Amino acid sequence: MRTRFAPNPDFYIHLGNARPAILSSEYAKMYGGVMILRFEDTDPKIKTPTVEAYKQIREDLTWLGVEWHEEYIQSLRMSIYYGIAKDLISRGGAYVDLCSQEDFRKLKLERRACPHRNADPNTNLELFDKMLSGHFKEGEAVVRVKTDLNHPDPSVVDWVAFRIVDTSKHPHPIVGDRYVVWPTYNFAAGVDDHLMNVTHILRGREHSVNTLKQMFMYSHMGWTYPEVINLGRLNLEGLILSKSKIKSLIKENPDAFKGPEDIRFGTIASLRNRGIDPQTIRTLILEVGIKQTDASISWDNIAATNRKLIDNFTKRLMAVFNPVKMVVRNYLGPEEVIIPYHPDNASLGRRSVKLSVNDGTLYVMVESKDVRALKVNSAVRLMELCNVRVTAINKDLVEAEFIGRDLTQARELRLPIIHWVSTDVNVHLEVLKPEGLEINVLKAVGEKELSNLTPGDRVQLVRFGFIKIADVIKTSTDYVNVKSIYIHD
RNA sequence: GCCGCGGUAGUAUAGCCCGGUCAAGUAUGCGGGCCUUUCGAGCCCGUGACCCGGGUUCAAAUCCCGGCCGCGGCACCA
Repeated sequence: MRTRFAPNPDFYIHLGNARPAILSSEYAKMYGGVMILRFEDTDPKIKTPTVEAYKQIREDLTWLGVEWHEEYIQSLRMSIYYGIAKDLISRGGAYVDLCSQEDFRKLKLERRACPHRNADPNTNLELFDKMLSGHFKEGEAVVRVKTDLNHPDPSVVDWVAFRIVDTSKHPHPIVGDRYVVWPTYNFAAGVDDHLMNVTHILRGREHSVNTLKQMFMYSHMGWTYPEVINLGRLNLEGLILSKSKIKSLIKENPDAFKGPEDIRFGTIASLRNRGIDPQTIRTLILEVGIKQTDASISWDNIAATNRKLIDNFTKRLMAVFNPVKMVVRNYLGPEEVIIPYHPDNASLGRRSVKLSVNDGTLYVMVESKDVRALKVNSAVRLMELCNVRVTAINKDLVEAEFIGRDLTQARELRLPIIHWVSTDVNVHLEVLKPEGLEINVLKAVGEKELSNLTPGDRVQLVRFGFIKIADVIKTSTDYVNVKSIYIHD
Protein backbone atom coordinates (compact mmCIF):
# COMPACT_ATOMS: atom_id res chain seq x y z
CA MET A 1 0.00 0.00 0.00
CA ARG A 2 1.25 3.44 -0.93
CA THR A 3 -0.58 6.60 0.09
CA ARG A 4 0.19 10.26 -0.31
CA PHE A 5 -0.60 13.64 1.12
CA ALA A 6 -0.33 16.37 -1.48
CA PRO A 7 -0.71 19.93 -0.16
CA ASN A 8 -0.22 23.16 -2.03
CA PRO A 9 2.54 24.95 -0.13
CA ASP A 10 0.85 28.34 -0.34
CA PHE A 11 -0.30 28.49 3.29
CA TYR A 12 -0.39 26.81 6.66
CA ILE A 13 -2.34 23.55 6.86
CA HIS A 14 -5.42 23.38 9.07
CA LEU A 15 -7.44 20.74 10.85
CA GLY A 16 -9.31 19.92 7.63
CA ASN A 17 -6.04 19.17 5.82
CA ALA A 18 -4.96 17.06 8.75
CA ARG A 19 -7.75 14.62 7.99
CA PRO A 20 -6.33 13.18 4.72
CA ALA A 21 -2.79 13.57 6.06
CA ILE A 22 -3.37 11.60 9.24
CA LEU A 23 -5.59 8.99 7.61
CA SER A 24 -3.12 8.46 4.76
CA SER A 25 -0.22 7.99 7.11
CA GLU A 26 -2.24 5.82 9.47
CA TYR A 27 -3.42 3.49 6.70
CA ALA A 28 0.06 3.20 5.29
CA LYS A 29 1.33 2.34 8.74
CA MET A 30 -1.46 -0.16 9.34
CA TYR A 31 -0.60 -2.11 6.19
CA GLY A 32 3.15 -1.70 6.38
CA GLY A 33 3.03 0.58 3.36
CA VAL A 34 4.67 3.80 2.30
CA MET A 35 3.43 7.34 2.76
CA ILE A 36 4.44 10.06 0.34
CA LEU A 37 4.52 13.80 0.93
CA ARG A 38 4.18 15.66 -2.33
CA PHE A 39 4.17 19.43 -2.64
CA GLU A 40 1.83 20.46 -5.44
CA ASP A 41 3.30 23.80 -6.33
CA THR A 42 2.50 24.09 -10.03
CA ASP A 43 0.67 27.39 -9.87
CA PRO A 44 3.14 30.25 -9.56
CA LYS A 45 0.49 32.84 -10.36
CA ILE A 46 -2.84 32.38 -8.57
CA LYS A 47 -2.04 30.12 -5.64
CA THR A 48 1.56 31.18 -5.39
CA PRO A 49 3.57 28.94 -3.09
CA THR A 50 5.74 30.53 -0.44
CA VAL A 51 9.13 29.28 0.72
CA GLU A 52 8.01 29.32 4.35
CA ALA A 53 4.97 27.14 3.64
CA TYR A 54 7.04 24.10 2.58
CA LYS A 55 8.88 24.30 5.86
CA GLN A 56 5.80 25.05 7.91
CA ILE A 57 3.88 22.11 6.45
CA ARG A 58 6.72 19.69 7.19
CA GLU A 59 6.91 21.06 10.70
CA ASP A 60 3.17 20.78 11.30
CA LEU A 61 3.02 17.25 9.90
CA THR A 62 5.94 16.17 12.04
CA TRP A 63 4.30 17.66 15.07
CA LEU A 64 1.10 15.79 14.22
CA GLY A 65 3.04 12.56 14.15
CA VAL A 66 2.54 12.05 10.42
CA GLU A 67 5.50 10.08 9.11
CA TRP A 68 6.36 10.10 5.43
CA HIS A 69 8.90 7.96 3.69
CA GLU A 70 9.28 9.79 0.40
CA GLU A 71 9.05 13.45 -0.42
CA TYR A 72 8.63 15.17 -3.78
CA ILE A 73 8.29 18.72 -5.00
CA GLN A 74 6.43 19.01 -8.28
CA SER A 75 8.20 22.13 -9.48
CA LEU A 76 11.40 20.08 -9.50
CA ARG A 77 9.81 17.44 -11.74
CA MET A 78 8.91 19.60 -14.71
CA SER A 79 10.97 17.63 -17.24
CA ILE A 80 9.12 14.47 -16.20
CA TYR A 81 5.79 16.15 -16.93
CA TYR A 82 7.04 17.42 -20.27
CA GLY A 83 8.16 13.91 -21.19
CA ILE A 84 4.81 12.38 -20.35
CA ALA A 85 3.07 15.19 -22.19
CA LYS A 86 4.99 14.36 -25.36
CA ASP A 87 4.11 10.71 -24.96
CA LEU A 88 0.46 11.55 -24.47
CA ILE A 89 0.46 13.85 -27.53
CA SER A 90 2.16 11.17 -29.64
CA ARG A 91 -0.56 8.75 -28.68
CA GLY A 92 -3.13 11.24 -29.86
CA GLY A 93 -4.45 11.67 -26.33
CA ALA A 94 -3.78 15.38 -26.13
CA TYR A 95 -3.42 18.37 -28.43
CA VAL A 96 -2.25 21.94 -28.39
CA ASP A 97 -5.19 24.30 -28.50
CA LEU A 98 -4.69 27.81 -29.83
CA CYS A 99 -8.29 28.94 -29.41
CA SER A 100 -9.06 31.78 -27.05
CA GLN A 101 -10.62 30.71 -23.80
CA GLU A 102 -13.98 32.18 -24.81
CA ASP A 103 -14.02 30.52 -28.22
CA PHE A 104 -13.26 27.15 -26.73
CA ARG A 105 -15.94 27.59 -24.12
CA LYS A 106 -18.57 28.30 -26.74
CA LEU A 107 -17.61 25.25 -28.79
CA LYS A 108 -17.51 23.11 -25.70
CA LEU A 109 -21.02 24.08 -24.61
CA GLU A 110 -22.24 23.15 -28.08
CA ARG A 111 -20.39 19.86 -27.70
CA ARG A 112 -18.33 20.61 -30.79
CA ALA A 113 -14.64 19.92 -31.32
CA CYS A 114 -12.30 22.86 -31.62
CA PRO A 115 -10.37 23.10 -34.92
CA HIS A 116 -7.09 22.05 -33.25
CA ARG A 117 -8.48 18.86 -31.84
CA ASN A 118 -7.88 16.83 -34.96
CA ALA A 119 -4.39 18.06 -35.80
CA ASP A 120 -1.96 15.16 -36.16
CA PRO A 121 0.41 14.30 -33.32
CA ASN A 122 3.48 15.62 -35.10
CA THR A 123 1.97 19.06 -35.55
CA ASN A 124 1.00 19.01 -31.88
CA LEU A 125 4.48 17.98 -30.83
CA GLU A 126 5.95 20.89 -32.79
CA LEU A 127 3.48 23.29 -31.22
CA PHE A 128 4.28 21.92 -27.78
CA ASP A 129 7.98 22.57 -28.39
CA LYS A 130 7.10 26.09 -29.44
CA MET A 131 5.25 26.50 -26.14
CA LEU A 132 8.28 25.28 -24.25
CA SER A 133 10.62 27.59 -26.09
CA GLY A 134 8.57 30.61 -25.08
CA HIS A 135 6.98 31.33 -28.42
CA PHE A 136 3.52 31.85 -26.91
CA LYS A 137 2.35 34.32 -24.33
CA GLU A 138 -0.03 33.65 -21.45
CA GLY A 139 -3.42 32.56 -22.77
CA GLU A 140 -2.26 31.92 -26.32
CA ALA A 141 -1.82 28.18 -26.11
CA VAL A 142 -2.79 25.32 -23.83
CA VAL A 143 -2.45 21.57 -23.96
CA ARG A 144 -5.77 19.76 -23.67
CA VAL A 145 -6.45 16.12 -22.90
CA LYS A 146 -8.99 14.51 -25.19
CA THR A 147 -12.11 13.36 -23.34
CA ASP A 148 -15.70 12.59 -24.22
CA LEU A 149 -17.08 15.71 -25.93
CA ASN A 150 -20.54 14.75 -24.71
CA HIS A 151 -19.61 14.38 -21.07
CA PRO A 152 -22.43 15.89 -18.95
CA ASP A 153 -19.99 17.98 -16.92
CA PRO A 154 -18.56 20.68 -19.22
CA SER A 155 -15.49 21.10 -17.04
CA VAL A 156 -14.45 17.56 -17.85
CA VAL A 157 -14.53 18.14 -21.60
CA ASP A 158 -10.99 18.35 -22.98
CA TRP A 159 -9.57 19.69 -19.77
CA VAL A 160 -6.38 21.73 -19.67
CA ALA A 161 -3.18 19.86 -18.89
CA PHE A 162 -0.66 22.68 -19.43
CA ARG A 163 -0.94 26.45 -19.61
CA ILE A 164 1.52 29.26 -19.95
CA VAL A 165 2.48 31.35 -16.96
CA ASP A 166 4.67 34.40 -17.39
CA THR A 167 7.15 33.62 -14.66
CA SER A 168 9.15 36.76 -15.31
CA LYS A 169 6.15 38.54 -13.77
CA HIS A 170 5.16 35.71 -11.44
CA PRO A 171 8.33 33.93 -10.44
CA HIS A 172 8.09 30.59 -8.69
CA PRO A 173 9.66 30.57 -5.20
CA ILE A 174 11.78 27.52 -6.00
CA VAL A 175 12.46 27.52 -9.72
CA GLY A 176 12.03 31.22 -10.44
CA ASP A 177 11.43 31.95 -14.11
CA ARG A 178 13.00 28.78 -15.48
CA TYR A 179 9.69 27.48 -16.87
CA VAL A 180 6.78 29.12 -18.62
CA VAL A 181 4.75 25.99 -19.41
CA TRP A 182 3.11 24.71 -16.23
CA PRO A 183 1.09 21.53 -15.71
CA THR A 184 -2.31 21.87 -14.09
CA TYR A 185 -3.25 20.04 -10.93
CA ASN A 186 -4.99 17.26 -12.81
CA PHE A 187 -2.06 16.56 -15.05
CA ALA A 188 0.68 16.73 -12.45
CA ALA A 189 -1.22 14.89 -9.73
CA GLY A 190 -2.49 12.28 -12.15
CA VAL A 191 0.96 11.60 -13.58
CA ASP A 192 2.61 11.53 -10.16
CA ASP A 193 0.07 9.20 -8.62
CA HIS A 194 0.91 6.77 -11.39
CA LEU A 195 4.68 7.24 -11.42
CA MET A 196 4.89 7.08 -7.65
CA ASN A 197 2.81 3.89 -7.61
CA VAL A 198 0.22 5.36 -5.31
CA THR A 199 -2.32 2.65 -4.56
CA HIS A 200 -4.82 4.56 -2.42
CA ILE A 201 -5.73 8.22 -2.72
CA LEU A 202 -7.49 9.79 0.22
CA ARG A 203 -8.59 13.29 -0.58
CA GLY A 204 -11.40 15.77 -0.07
CA ARG A 205 -14.72 15.42 -1.82
CA GLU A 206 -14.04 18.56 -3.80
CA HIS A 207 -11.72 16.42 -5.92
CA SER A 208 -14.35 13.96 -7.09
CA VAL A 209 -14.62 15.48 -10.60
CA ASN A 210 -10.86 15.48 -10.88
CA THR A 211 -10.84 11.71 -10.62
CA LEU A 212 -13.14 11.62 -13.63
CA LYS A 213 -10.91 13.99 -15.58
CA GLN A 214 -7.71 12.13 -14.80
CA MET A 215 -9.21 8.80 -15.78
CA PHE A 216 -9.33 9.94 -19.42
CA MET A 217 -5.59 10.53 -19.30
CA TYR A 218 -5.05 7.19 -17.60
CA SER A 219 -6.92 5.40 -20.33
CA HIS A 220 -4.91 7.15 -23.10
CA MET A 221 -1.73 6.08 -21.34
CA GLY A 222 -2.95 2.58 -20.53
CA TRP A 223 -2.54 3.12 -16.80
CA THR A 224 -4.86 1.91 -14.04
CA TYR A 225 -6.26 4.40 -11.64
CA PRO A 226 -5.57 3.98 -7.90
CA GLU A 227 -8.35 3.42 -5.39
CA VAL A 228 -9.90 6.73 -4.43
CA ILE A 229 -11.61 7.61 -1.20
CA ASN A 230 -13.32 10.99 -1.06
CA LEU A 231 -13.43 12.49 2.39
CA GLY A 232 -15.98 14.95 3.65
CA ARG A 233 -15.12 18.32 5.05
CA LEU A 234 -14.05 18.69 8.64
CA ASN A 235 -15.24 21.67 10.61
CA LEU A 236 -14.10 22.83 13.98
CA GLU A 237 -16.78 24.44 16.08
CA GLY A 238 -16.04 28.06 16.78
CA LEU A 239 -12.78 28.30 14.90
CA ILE A 240 -12.05 29.55 11.39
CA LEU A 241 -10.38 27.03 9.11
CA SER A 242 -10.81 28.61 5.70
CA LYS A 243 -7.52 29.61 4.16
CA SER A 244 -9.00 32.57 2.34
CA LYS A 245 -10.93 33.80 5.40
CA ILE A 246 -7.82 33.67 7.55
CA LYS A 247 -5.83 35.47 4.89
CA SER A 248 -8.35 38.25 4.53
CA LEU A 249 -8.81 38.67 8.29
CA ILE A 250 -5.08 39.05 8.75
CA LYS A 251 -4.88 41.46 5.85
CA GLU A 252 -7.73 43.61 7.10
CA ASN A 253 -6.65 43.64 10.75
CA PRO A 254 -2.88 43.21 10.73
CA ASP A 255 -2.59 44.33 14.35
CA ALA A 256 -5.38 42.18 15.71
CA PHE A 257 -3.93 38.82 14.78
CA LYS A 258 -0.57 37.24 15.37
CA GLY A 259 -0.65 35.55 11.99
CA PRO A 260 -1.98 32.28 10.62
CA GLU A 261 -0.93 30.66 13.90
CA ASP A 262 -3.17 32.94 15.99
CA ILE A 263 -5.04 30.95 18.64
CA ARG A 264 -8.40 32.00 17.20
CA PHE A 265 -7.83 30.10 13.96
CA GLY A 266 -8.06 26.42 13.14
CA THR A 267 -4.62 25.94 11.62
CA ILE A 268 -2.45 23.20 13.02
CA ALA A 269 -0.05 25.84 14.26
CA SER A 270 -2.94 27.59 16.03
CA LEU A 271 -4.02 24.42 17.78
CA ARG A 272 -0.45 23.79 18.82
CA ASN A 273 -0.17 27.32 20.23
CA ARG A 274 -3.48 26.81 21.91
CA GLY A 275 -2.07 23.93 23.93
CA ILE A 276 -3.85 21.08 22.16
CA ASP A 277 -1.88 17.85 22.08
CA PRO A 278 -1.17 16.32 18.64
CA GLN A 279 -2.50 13.02 19.91
CA THR A 280 -5.86 14.70 20.55
CA ILE A 281 -6.09 15.66 16.90
CA ARG A 282 -5.09 12.17 15.76
CA THR A 283 -7.60 10.53 18.06
CA LEU A 284 -10.45 12.70 16.87
CA ILE A 285 -9.62 12.31 13.19
CA LEU A 286 -9.31 8.55 13.46
CA GLU A 287 -12.62 8.52 15.30
CA VAL A 288 -14.30 10.47 12.51
CA GLY A 289 -12.76 7.99 10.08
CA ILE A 290 -13.01 7.88 6.31
CA LYS A 291 -16.64 8.83 5.83
CA GLN A 292 -17.72 10.93 2.88
CA THR A 293 -19.96 13.02 5.04
CA ASP A 294 -18.86 16.31 6.48
CA ALA A 295 -18.05 16.20 10.14
CA SER A 296 -17.86 18.95 12.64
CA ILE A 297 -15.81 18.49 15.74
CA SER A 298 -17.01 20.25 18.84
CA TRP A 299 -14.68 22.06 21.17
CA ASP A 300 -16.18 20.00 24.01
CA ASN A 301 -14.90 16.88 22.34
CA ILE A 302 -11.47 18.33 21.76
CA ALA A 303 -11.33 19.48 25.38
CA ALA A 304 -12.43 16.12 26.76
CA THR A 305 -9.93 14.20 24.66
CA ASN A 306 -7.11 16.60 25.39
CA ARG A 307 -7.86 16.70 29.10
CA LYS A 308 -7.67 12.94 29.36
CA LEU A 309 -4.30 12.97 27.68
CA ILE A 310 -2.63 15.69 29.69
CA ASP A 311 -4.37 15.67 33.08
CA ASN A 312 -2.14 13.09 34.73
CA PHE A 313 1.06 14.73 33.61
CA THR A 314 0.12 18.31 34.30
CA LYS A 315 0.95 20.17 37.50
CA ARG A 316 -1.93 21.64 39.43
CA LEU A 317 -1.55 25.12 40.84
CA MET A 318 -3.84 27.69 42.38
CA ALA A 319 -4.90 31.12 41.18
CA VAL A 320 -7.70 33.41 42.30
CA PHE A 321 -9.49 35.52 39.71
CA ASN A 322 -11.59 37.88 41.78
CA PRO A 323 -9.63 37.98 45.00
CA VAL A 324 -11.22 38.73 48.34
CA LYS A 325 -9.06 38.89 51.45
CA MET A 326 -9.62 36.44 54.24
CA VAL A 327 -8.10 36.63 57.70
CA VAL A 328 -7.93 33.51 59.79
CA ARG A 329 -7.52 34.13 63.49
CA ASN A 330 -6.12 31.71 66.04
CA TYR A 331 -4.16 30.10 63.24
CA LEU A 332 -2.23 27.14 64.59
CA GLY A 333 -0.65 25.87 61.41
CA PRO A 334 2.79 26.22 59.87
CA GLU A 335 4.08 29.23 57.94
CA GLU A 336 4.80 27.13 54.93
CA VAL A 337 2.98 24.16 53.43
CA ILE A 338 4.27 21.48 51.09
CA ILE A 339 1.73 20.57 48.44
CA PRO A 340 2.09 17.82 45.82
CA TYR A 341 1.72 19.06 42.26
CA HIS A 342 -0.73 16.29 41.56
CA PRO A 343 -2.73 14.17 43.98
CA ASP A 344 -2.39 10.98 41.93
CA ASN A 345 0.95 11.47 40.25
CA ALA A 346 3.66 11.77 42.86
CA SER A 347 6.40 11.82 40.22
CA LEU A 348 5.47 15.41 39.40
CA GLY A 349 6.92 16.37 42.77
CA ARG A 350 5.86 18.91 45.33
CA ARG A 351 6.24 22.60 45.96
CA SER A 352 6.39 24.64 49.09
CA VAL A 353 3.99 27.54 49.51
CA LYS A 354 4.93 30.36 51.84
CA LEU A 355 2.06 31.72 53.86
CA SER A 356 1.38 35.16 55.24
CA VAL A 357 1.19 34.62 58.97
CA ASN A 358 1.45 37.36 61.56
CA ASP A 359 0.84 37.03 65.26
CA GLY A 360 -1.24 33.91 64.91
CA THR A 361 -3.28 35.35 62.06
CA LEU A 362 -3.22 33.90 58.54
CA TYR A 363 -3.91 36.07 55.49
CA VAL A 364 -5.06 34.57 52.19
CA MET A 365 -6.99 35.55 49.09
CA VAL A 366 -10.00 33.56 48.04
CA GLU A 367 -12.34 33.65 45.09
CA SER A 368 -15.25 36.10 45.43
CA LYS A 369 -17.50 33.46 43.88
CA ASP A 370 -16.69 31.16 46.78
CA VAL A 371 -17.22 33.94 49.29
CA ARG A 372 -20.74 34.45 47.98
CA ALA A 373 -21.53 30.88 48.96
CA LEU A 374 -20.32 31.42 52.52
CA LYS A 375 -22.39 32.38 55.52
CA VAL A 376 -21.38 33.57 58.96
CA ASN A 377 -20.76 30.52 61.13
CA SER A 378 -20.41 28.22 58.15
CA ALA A 379 -17.09 26.45 57.70
CA VAL A 380 -14.90 25.82 54.71
CA ARG A 381 -11.64 24.04 53.94
CA LEU A 382 -8.77 25.90 52.36
CA MET A 383 -7.38 23.25 50.09
CA GLU A 384 -4.33 21.47 51.46
CA LEU A 385 -4.08 24.00 54.27
CA CYS A 386 -6.70 24.11 57.01
CA ASN A 387 -10.36 24.30 57.96
CA VAL A 388 -11.85 27.60 59.06
CA ARG A 389 -15.14 28.89 60.42
CA VAL A 390 -16.43 32.19 59.08
CA THR A 391 -17.06 34.83 61.73
CA ALA A 392 -17.86 37.87 59.61
CA ILE A 393 -18.31 38.76 55.97
CA ASN A 394 -17.58 42.35 55.00
CA LYS A 395 -17.43 43.89 51.57
CA ASP A 396 -13.72 43.33 51.02
CA LEU A 397 -12.84 41.09 53.86
CA VAL A 398 -13.87 37.74 55.21
CA GLU A 399 -13.04 37.08 58.83
CA ALA A 400 -12.67 33.53 60.01
CA GLU A 401 -11.13 31.42 62.70
CA PHE A 402 -8.97 28.37 62.53
CA ILE A 403 -10.72 25.12 63.43
CA GLY A 404 -8.20 22.48 62.40
CA ARG A 405 -5.94 21.12 59.73
CA ASP A 406 -7.37 17.70 59.32
CA LEU A 407 -8.83 16.65 55.97
CA THR A 408 -10.82 13.93 57.72
CA GLN A 409 -12.48 16.58 59.85
CA ALA A 410 -13.40 18.51 56.71
CA ARG A 411 -14.86 15.34 55.20
CA GLU A 412 -16.91 14.61 58.28
CA LEU A 413 -18.25 18.14 58.35
CA ARG A 414 -18.80 17.94 54.56
CA LEU A 415 -17.01 21.22 54.12
CA PRO A 416 -16.67 22.78 50.71
CA ILE A 417 -13.07 22.81 49.60
CA ILE A 418 -11.88 26.04 48.05
CA HIS A 419 -8.56 27.18 46.66
CA TRP A 420 -6.60 30.19 47.84
CA VAL A 421 -3.45 32.22 47.28
CA SER A 422 -1.09 33.67 49.82
CA THR A 423 -1.59 37.40 50.35
CA ASP A 424 2.06 38.45 50.22
CA VAL A 425 3.80 35.82 48.18
CA ASN A 426 2.18 35.64 44.77
CA VAL A 427 2.37 36.63 41.11
CA HIS A 428 0.11 38.40 38.66
CA LEU A 429 -1.44 36.13 36.09
CA GLU A 430 -3.12 36.95 32.81
CA VAL A 431 -5.14 34.37 30.99
CA LEU A 432 -5.99 35.01 27.34
CA LYS A 433 -9.26 33.31 26.57
CA PRO A 434 -10.41 33.27 22.93
CA GLU A 435 -14.14 33.74 22.42
CA GLY A 436 -14.89 33.67 18.72
CA LEU A 437 -12.79 36.41 17.19
CA GLU A 438 -12.38 38.20 20.51
CA ILE A 439 -9.83 37.52 23.18
CA ASN A 440 -10.83 38.09 26.79
CA VAL A 441 -8.04 38.87 29.16
CA LEU A 442 -8.72 37.42 32.60
CA LYS A 443 -6.59 38.69 35.45
CA ALA A 444 -5.78 36.72 38.54
CA VAL A 445 -3.47 36.43 41.50
CA GLY A 446 -1.56 33.19 41.30
CA GLU A 447 0.71 31.30 43.60
CA LYS A 448 4.40 32.11 43.36
CA GLU A 449 5.22 28.79 41.79
CA LEU A 450 3.78 30.00 38.47
CA SER A 451 6.87 32.14 37.97
CA ASN A 452 9.08 29.05 37.86
CA LEU A 453 7.36 27.79 34.72
CA THR A 454 8.67 28.24 31.22
CA PRO A 455 6.71 29.29 28.14
CA GLY A 456 5.03 26.28 26.60
CA ASP A 457 4.38 24.57 29.93
CA ARG A 458 0.83 23.51 30.55
CA VAL A 459 -0.68 23.57 34.02
CA GLN A 460 -4.07 23.07 35.52
CA LEU A 461 -5.39 25.89 37.65
CA VAL A 462 -7.38 24.06 40.23
CA ARG A 463 -11.14 24.52 39.82
CA PHE A 464 -10.59 26.71 36.77
CA GLY A 465 -9.05 24.78 33.92
CA PHE A 466 -5.93 24.19 31.89
CA ILE A 467 -3.67 26.97 30.71
CA LYS A 468 -0.51 27.17 28.68
CA ILE A 469 2.22 29.52 29.79
CA ALA A 470 3.05 32.10 27.13
CA ASP A 471 5.50 34.34 28.94
CA VAL A 472 6.96 34.97 32.37
CA ILE A 473 7.94 38.59 32.84
CA LYS A 474 9.98 39.46 35.90
CA THR A 475 10.03 43.22 36.22
CA SER A 476 11.48 43.31 39.71
CA THR A 477 12.08 40.81 42.45
CA ASP A 478 8.63 41.47 43.82
CA TYR A 479 6.57 41.81 40.72
CA VAL A 480 6.13 38.96 38.30
CA ASN A 481 3.63 38.93 35.47
CA VAL A 482 2.78 35.56 34.00
CA LYS A 483 0.97 35.54 30.66
CA SER A 484 -0.91 32.48 29.59
CA ILE A 485 -3.42 31.05 27.18
CA TYR A 486 -6.60 29.33 28.25
CA ILE A 487 -6.75 25.80 26.85
CA HIS A 488 -10.00 24.37 28.22
CA ASP A 489 -11.78 23.47 31.44
C1' G B 1 -29.58 26.01 -13.37
C1' C B 2 -26.82 21.41 -14.38
C1' C B 3 -23.89 17.13 -12.41
C1' G B 4 -22.39 14.31 -8.07
C1' C B 5 -22.42 12.85 -2.83
C1' G B 6 -24.69 12.53 1.83
C1' G B 7 -28.64 12.72 5.91
C1' U B 8 -28.39 7.68 13.05
C1' A B 9 -29.20 11.28 20.16
C1' G B 10 -26.81 18.46 21.49
C1' U B 11 -22.02 16.90 18.90
C1' A B 12 -19.14 12.95 16.58
C1' U B 13 -19.30 7.99 15.26
C1' A B 14 -20.83 2.14 14.87
C1' G B 15 -24.51 -0.57 12.19
C1' C B 16 -26.37 0.12 5.95
C1' C B 17 -22.68 -3.36 0.99
C1' C B 18 -24.65 -9.30 2.71
C1' G B 19 -32.84 -7.02 5.62
C1' G B 20 -34.25 -10.34 11.15
C1' U B 21 -29.48 -11.26 16.76
C1' C B 22 -30.90 -3.07 16.64
C1' A B 23 -37.10 -2.15 21.75
C1' A B 24 -29.88 0.67 17.77
C1' G B 25 -23.52 0.14 20.30
C1' U B 26 -19.46 3.79 21.65
C1' A B 27 -17.35 8.66 22.88
C1' U B 28 -18.55 13.48 24.41
C1' G B 29 -22.43 16.47 26.65
C1' C B 30 -26.27 16.53 30.40
C1' G B 31 -28.49 14.46 35.49
C1' G B 32 -27.28 11.47 39.86
C1' G B 33 -23.97 8.36 43.14
C1' C B 34 -19.04 6.64 44.98
C1' C B 35 -14.17 8.38 45.43
C1' U B 36 -10.88 12.57 45.61
C1' U B 37 -6.67 18.30 46.65
C1' U B 38 -11.26 20.36 42.26
C1' C B 39 -17.31 22.26 39.54
C1' G B 40 -11.29 17.82 37.16
C1' A B 41 -9.90 12.51 36.49
C1' G B 42 -11.53 7.48 37.56
C1' C B 43 -15.58 3.97 38.65
C1' C B 44 -21.07 3.15 38.70
C1' C B 45 -26.24 4.42 37.35
C1' G B 46 -29.44 7.30 34.30
C1' U B 47 -30.76 10.61 29.87
C1' G B 48 -31.14 11.02 24.67
C1' A B 49 -31.22 9.36 17.74
C1' C B 50 -32.54 5.94 12.63
C1' C B 51 -34.97 13.47 7.86
C1' C B 52 -40.27 12.83 5.77
C1' G B 53 -43.71 9.99 2.72
C1' G B 54 -44.73 5.81 -0.15
C1' G B 55 -43.23 0.81 -1.94
C1' U B 56 -40.92 -4.39 -1.76
C1' U B 57 -41.00 -8.15 2.24
C1' C B 58 -43.37 -12.58 7.12
C1' A B 59 -39.63 -8.73 8.58
C1' A B 60 -36.46 -2.29 6.69
C1' A B 61 -31.87 2.18 10.09
C1' U B 62 -30.47 -1.45 6.30
C1' C B 63 -33.30 -2.57 -0.43
C1' C B 64 -36.39 0.66 -4.25
C1' C B 65 -39.01 5.38 -5.60
C1' G B 66 -40.40 10.47 -4.51
C1' G B 67 -39.86 14.81 -1.44
C1' C B 68 -37.17 17.89 1.95
C1' C B 69 -32.56 19.44 3.89
C1' G B 70 -27.13 19.78 3.83
C1' C B 71 -22.53 19.58 1.21
C1' G B 72 -19.29 19.42 -3.07
C1' G B 73 -18.21 20.35 -8.33
C1' C B 74 -19.45 23.14 -12.87
C1' A B 75 -11.35 27.43 -13.84
C1' C B 76 -5.73 28.14 -18.48
C1' C B 77 -6.78 26.95 -8.82
C1' A B 78 -5.16 23.10 -5.95
